[in-house]
Amino acid sequence: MGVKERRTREKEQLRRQILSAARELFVNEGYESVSMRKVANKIEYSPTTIYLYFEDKADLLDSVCKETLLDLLNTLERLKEGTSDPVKALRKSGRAYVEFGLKYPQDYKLTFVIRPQFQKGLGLQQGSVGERVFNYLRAMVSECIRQKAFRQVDVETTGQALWSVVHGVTLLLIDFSDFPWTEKDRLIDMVIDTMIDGLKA
Amino acid sequence: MGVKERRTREKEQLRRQILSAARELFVNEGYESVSMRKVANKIEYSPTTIYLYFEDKADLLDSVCKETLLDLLNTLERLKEGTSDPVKALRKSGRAYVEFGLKYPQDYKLTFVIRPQFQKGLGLQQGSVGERVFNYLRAMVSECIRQKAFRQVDVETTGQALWSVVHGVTLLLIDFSDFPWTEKDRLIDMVIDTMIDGLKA
DNA sequence: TGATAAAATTAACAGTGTTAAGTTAAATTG
DNA sequence: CAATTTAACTTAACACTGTTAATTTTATCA
Repeated sequence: MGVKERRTREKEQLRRQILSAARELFVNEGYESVSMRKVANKIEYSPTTIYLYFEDKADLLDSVCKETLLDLLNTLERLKEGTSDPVKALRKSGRAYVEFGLKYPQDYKLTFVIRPQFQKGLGLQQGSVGERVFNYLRAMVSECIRQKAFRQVDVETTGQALWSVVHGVTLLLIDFSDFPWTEKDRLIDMVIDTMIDGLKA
Repeated sequence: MGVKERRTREKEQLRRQILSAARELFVNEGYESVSMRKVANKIEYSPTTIYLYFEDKADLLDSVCKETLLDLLNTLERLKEGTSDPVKALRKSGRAYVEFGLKYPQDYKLTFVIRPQFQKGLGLQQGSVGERVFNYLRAMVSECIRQKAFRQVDVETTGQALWSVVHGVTLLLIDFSDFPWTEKDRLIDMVIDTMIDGLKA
């Protein structure tokens, strides 16, 4: 029964081809400017073939974004090892989050701005990658409180607040690239450090 | 010479009609889903007439957003009167900013997310409404420092950091409306208050 | 009234996401 | 090996899109 396995492998391969073509186009030309025909051309298949692998254009975007989230999660979790001070770890994670967004600005926007626009109702379903990212953040906050580095704040609200601020600075830096920002790193540090300062015991 | 004046008045009127039709459609159906033909239908003119009043679709969006910014500026400046404590004033303004965004979520997104995507190079040009909004914020921060309520932070960076956090929480609440947020006001207050706490002398 | 200028329209182009029907290629069965 | 079933893929079509150029209608002035 090796035939079926090869077929599934081949299907999987084409799926990935479509995905990577779509990501490249989405990132370089913007979701709205990319047509199914463009994606199809890039992989040298007919446009309708894509519909055998993905429900529609939004589903294609969805799959691209899930990959991005996984990438982000890996980036963050790799930091975990090697930092024992929970406050320092939180600070580092915050920076890493923003830097991830600035390193792949279009992927970040696709995932955190465009996707929710086209894919309503993705409110952190159980087991989703998004949930795992937020769990990671929550755990860090918890640890800061447990070790009494932070005062007795609500973990949930604090986590959400921290997400808000890193999301905000990331998006502004991406979207208003012509704004006369002060030195980028200075701004990012200020946002993160000021929040952390405000949370300290 | 009353004829020409009437004509300009009439042109102005049609321009406003187009603008308000466009805003309504943009807000209800999203920028990308609105076609020039839909706007034209709404005002009962042919699609191409719009091009006599606006350069293209992006210009139409641009004009809608400028109105929104003016509206935001008015909302904020109305707060100025009636609060002498600069820290309280800043807190109130922050809240007002977020509330404005949540009250007109689609208008906010058009202005602060969609517009920069289609209208590159709007980095706070001299005299723009955007500049006036940011000047307002800068002045408040300045006052907090002058009265020694804040420590000696850099005004520019601090202003930008504050903008980042209110922008972030506003957008997250809009875009991820299905996320299991803690009580909305609690989150907004936490973001703003924590930042302000972190800035205090 | 007739010329002039302004405003609005029609028709067209090359493109869009998506569906239904049709075709080709591969695997399975008798 | 040949016939049949199944999977993979393509073609053609629908009702749209933003925008331009050419044209017609409408209003103003001499």
